[in-house]
Amino acid sequence: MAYWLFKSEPDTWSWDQQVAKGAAGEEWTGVRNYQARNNMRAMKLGDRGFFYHSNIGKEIVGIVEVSAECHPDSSTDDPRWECVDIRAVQPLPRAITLEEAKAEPRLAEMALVKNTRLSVQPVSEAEWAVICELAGL
DNA sequence: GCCAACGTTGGC
DNA sequence: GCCAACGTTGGC
Repeated sequence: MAYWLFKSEPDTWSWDQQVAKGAAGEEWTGVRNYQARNNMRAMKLGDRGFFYHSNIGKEIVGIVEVSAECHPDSSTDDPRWECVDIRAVQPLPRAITLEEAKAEPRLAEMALVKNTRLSVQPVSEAEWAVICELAGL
C-alpha cells in the first residue's frame, strides 16, 4: 500500500465536509497540475492519505483512503484531468502543523516541506509512521 | 496583501 | 526547443 497527502483550502473543501460524505467518499476534483494528477493515477483502491488544510490552519488533520481509482474529473470537460475519490477514515488525535513538520528532522525530505506547491503528494512509509507517531496514533 | 517558487504558455 | 512572460499556489 502506498501513502499520499491531499491538500485543500478549508474554505473550499474542509475535513468536516469530507467527513460528512461518509463512506461514500467524494471526488477529489479540481487538480490542474500534471504532477498531482500523475500521483492520483498511481493510486490504488485502499491506499491511505493525509488530509492537509492549506492556508488556514496549515496542518494535517485526518486520514483518508482511496475509495475509487483514477477516473475523469467530472468538474471539467477537459480529458486531461482525472481524479480519484477519497473517504475520511479518522481524524488525527492531534493535528500536525506545517511548523512541526518543518521542525522534525525525519520529515526534512517530505514534499510538504520541500515542495510546498504540490497539491497531491506521495508520502514515504517512514514519513507516514513519523507523523502517526507525532499525532498520537 | 505581498511575494517567492514554480508551472504553463506562446513567440521566435 | 528555448526562454520570457504570465498566472497560480500557498506561506508569511
